[in-house]
Amino acid sequence: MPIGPSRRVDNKLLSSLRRREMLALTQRCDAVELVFGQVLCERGELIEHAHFPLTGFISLVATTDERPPLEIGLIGNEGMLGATLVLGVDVAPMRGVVQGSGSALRISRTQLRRELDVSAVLQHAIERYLYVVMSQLAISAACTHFHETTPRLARWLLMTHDRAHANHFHLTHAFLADMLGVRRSSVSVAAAALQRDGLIVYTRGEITILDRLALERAACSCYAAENADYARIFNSTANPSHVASHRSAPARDAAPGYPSADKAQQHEFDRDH
Amino acid sequence: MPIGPSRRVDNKLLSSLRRREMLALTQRCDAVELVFGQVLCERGELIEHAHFPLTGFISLVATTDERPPLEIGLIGNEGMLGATLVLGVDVAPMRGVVQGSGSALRISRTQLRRELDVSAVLQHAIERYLYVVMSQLAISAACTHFHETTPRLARWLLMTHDRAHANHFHLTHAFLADMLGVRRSSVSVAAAALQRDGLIVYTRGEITILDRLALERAACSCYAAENADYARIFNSTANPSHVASHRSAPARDAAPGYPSADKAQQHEFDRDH
DNA sequence: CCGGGTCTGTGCGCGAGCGCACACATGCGT
DNA sequence: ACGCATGTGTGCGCTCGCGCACAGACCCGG
Repeated sequence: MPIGPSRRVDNKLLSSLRRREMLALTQRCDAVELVFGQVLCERGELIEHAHFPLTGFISLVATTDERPPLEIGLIGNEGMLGATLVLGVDVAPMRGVVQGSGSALRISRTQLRRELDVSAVLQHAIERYLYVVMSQLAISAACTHFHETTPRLARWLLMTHDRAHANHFHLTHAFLADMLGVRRSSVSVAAAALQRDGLIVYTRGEITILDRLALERAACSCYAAENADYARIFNSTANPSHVASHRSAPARDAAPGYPSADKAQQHEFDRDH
Repeated sequence: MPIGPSRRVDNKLLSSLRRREMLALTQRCDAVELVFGQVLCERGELIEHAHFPLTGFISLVATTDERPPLEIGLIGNEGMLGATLVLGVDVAPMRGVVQGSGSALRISRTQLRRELDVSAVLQHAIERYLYVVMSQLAISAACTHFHETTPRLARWLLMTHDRAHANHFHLTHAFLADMLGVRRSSVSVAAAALQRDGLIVYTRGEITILDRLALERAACSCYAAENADYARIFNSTANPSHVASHRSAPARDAAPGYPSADKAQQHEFDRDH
């Protein structure tokens, strides 16, 4: 069932469009409920629908061998699943699985393609988002390899926090372990440390963020880097409120990996504890 | 100096174009020599030129903190550096550094943009290649995290072999260590094992591939997966000759990610029992 | 109220890789 | 020829995370 134009659309990618394009697109969308664990697209298989999350959010996971999948990207209402369709390839490059239940708008591949054909604005918006996803992948690859479990966990919680629009969400240690590519008990230890220090509390899968700033300090630099990327491309702030105000200065130091100046602008991120 | 149309162009991305597009493009290219270690683009900085390798090849590396950069993609004459320009973003998402000296064609950002504007064929070719790069990134992320040094080294040598067009090339253990994100002596050990088993020989940075098939067996499945991706998109074989046509055994790793036809949109996710 | 499923804490032995350091080999230049 | 830079082999102590296993805690339903 197509949604009416009156419905409030809270997907940033969509709302960055001009009114005309946005309406044209959303009128071809269905409102759907994403449920935790649902696989929306599978690596190597046809993408049936593109999804624009509203309150739900989606993990991009890499599947290797028989290991549990490793998360390498996270999509909330700042983006979309299926952006690769803009490249003219109909097959998904990796699995997309619902990580937080909630609402989303979805549009069929063919309908989206039609809209892309008539709207260069839409096309460009999606292209830019795709660029951000690529940057995410690159960062995640290095992060996953080099950084330790606790900072990665902190980063992951922050990313989720940004997309859950609530400082309380449901996820078990076992699930986190899969996402981070570590065993469950490693997550238990890391999470216990964060809880001990008062950054979070949790019980049986219900996690609450207590001290977001401290969590940012506990996270590896990749969290800030990723947000800087997003902000650099969409020259507004990356995420709701709390996120790094990080106006991308001369681009050079907005970029991570340049320890130079900037980044001091906000609260200092003295990574390394 | 623009090259004449007579010169043989051995970049597969270019030669997949129709004659007209190819000539239009190559006539705007300079022939340049890539020298080992040269940084062609830097994360967060403007992309001045796109490069189409001929005999040289280029690493995509992710730079984090102060660690040596980690390789997450490799570009030879099957592709190009700067494909992200097709997304309308002028800034590089990661560093591109010459990994094997040799020739390349390069074109300025503005000239390429002009060609993209007039040629949908060109645009689509680059878009498809960009898709392949994304898949590579996803695979590399998981590979880097899960797989051990020796199989990763084997994979890396194969990838280099494919792009070097010679079974002999120059690289030191220290360099390999950076690419793989491990310490130098770990590479020494892994390489010694491969040499002991007669797969390769090396002395002071000169590595020769002796038994390519055995090397493919020693490599992790990611090598085959990556080639399958490339082949799936450009529906020909991924690489020169040797490329794994065997290795297909349980089909599962030949075409990674083609499990069930219609996963339906809600697979249960029986993570941990 | 009890029992079974689920979630988390904890312990133990083990292995891969780290960081460092040093020895040896080979190539190169003056 | 020598000395020095570069490349490779090897060893030692250590940390992180693995794989496994089990115990306690909590939830829910019969």
